[in-house]
Amino acid sequence: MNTKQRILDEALTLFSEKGYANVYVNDIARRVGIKAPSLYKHYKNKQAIFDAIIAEMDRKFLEQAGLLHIKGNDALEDAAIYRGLSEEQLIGLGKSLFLYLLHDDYTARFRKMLTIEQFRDHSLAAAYTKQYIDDPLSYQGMILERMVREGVLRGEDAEIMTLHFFAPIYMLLTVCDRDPAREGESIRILEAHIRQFNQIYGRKCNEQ
Amino acid sequence: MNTKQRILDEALTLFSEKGYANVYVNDIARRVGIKAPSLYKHYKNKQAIFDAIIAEMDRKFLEQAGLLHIKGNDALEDAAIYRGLSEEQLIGLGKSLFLYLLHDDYTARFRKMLTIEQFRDHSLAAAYTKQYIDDPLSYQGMILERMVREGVLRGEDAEIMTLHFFAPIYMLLTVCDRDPAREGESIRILEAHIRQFNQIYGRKCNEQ
DNA sequence: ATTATAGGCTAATTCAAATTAGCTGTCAAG
DNA sequence: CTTGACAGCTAATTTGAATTAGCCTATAAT
Repeated sequence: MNTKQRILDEALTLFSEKGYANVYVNDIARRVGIKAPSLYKHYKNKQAIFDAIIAEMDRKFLEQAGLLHIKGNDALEDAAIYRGLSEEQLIGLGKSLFLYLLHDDYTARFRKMLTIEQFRDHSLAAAYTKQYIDDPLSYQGMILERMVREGVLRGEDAEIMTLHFFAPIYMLLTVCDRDPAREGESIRILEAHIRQFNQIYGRKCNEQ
Repeated sequence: MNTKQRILDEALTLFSEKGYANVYVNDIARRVGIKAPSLYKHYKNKQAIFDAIIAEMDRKFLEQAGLLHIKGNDALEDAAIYRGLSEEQLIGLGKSLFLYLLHDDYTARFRKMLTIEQFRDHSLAAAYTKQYIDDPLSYQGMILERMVREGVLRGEDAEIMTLHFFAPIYMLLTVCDRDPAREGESIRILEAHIRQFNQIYGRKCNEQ
């Protein structure tokens, strides 16, 4: 990774821990292993570093949305997958979504940074809601809706069903962001949540 | 309200909009209607203002928890209330919780400030989780559990049921904090959520 | 009446963080 | 081999926010 990119990387780490205003160009430079004035060979000023991070985020989000969309569509082609989904697989689906959001390096740092900065700029707030609420809801919704159509789930209202599936995952995520020590507990709750979700919405109760 | 108190009040408003580091003592003073140096007649320094807000928050939270506990216990005395709860009343319960958290002046500003500052100090993170996740879960849990015992709800696992009730409320709350324009939509979703919650967990389907 | 205190002000002062100036070495292109 | 641009450095400079100094007035207590 070249210096220009490393600056973004280290800056993102710092911004996600302390917020833009509490990070000094000095801190960023030190972590990159250069002196503060050298940063200005790569970016016009501190704000430009932040802006570059946002631009990169936008790009990655788009890319990822595209990927999900394609994967989603691909997946939708194969109805058998859905009919065959067991409770354990549903748990796997929720858990992997949760662990991905929690541990993926970029995702986690972006989310924390946006959490801190969201109220200072409406476009950041919008990005947060889109990326961590609306898009996951619509992606999960696509999958669950298909499971309804395949008779795996019985969905009175698929949109609300998706909310019931996703909101607990989201909430546990914010808890773990604040306190990583609660990850174990959260995963146990997550499993219990999905098991009960399956009981409630599952057409056939295929236990043990 | 005296000056000392007004300082806390205006500072909280500003901190909840921009975060501690982006608020200048000047801004606070201007809103109070005095000059910055006069602030120092009331507080040792800027940090002391923040600390006083936190201390006040702790006090109010305790007070409120006490209240809820008492109210909860009082309510628990009267089982008839729970047996008589209709779907509309359950919606009322969720909606009033939601609207209280969203609009109560102190609650909303504290929450936003903690949202911004949570990663800078572990005790703030802990306060957030306690106040906006754990306590509401345990309070709502108390009520829902009672409704299970009174035969209004059938609870496979009351704790997870409470999560299913509360997590969507929490998630919608964060959406509205970011974008107040989504309040109307959120309330509609909230109602649909509780209606479906009642369908799922309600023992008798008392529709029309 | 006197005095102490509380709470305000203006005018410094301090200090730290961002940024700029200007020098240097490296290395690739001509 | 020499030139220019790239990327680093140290040493200023600038800026702006927090805080302190020191003065003033009102008012409440003695």
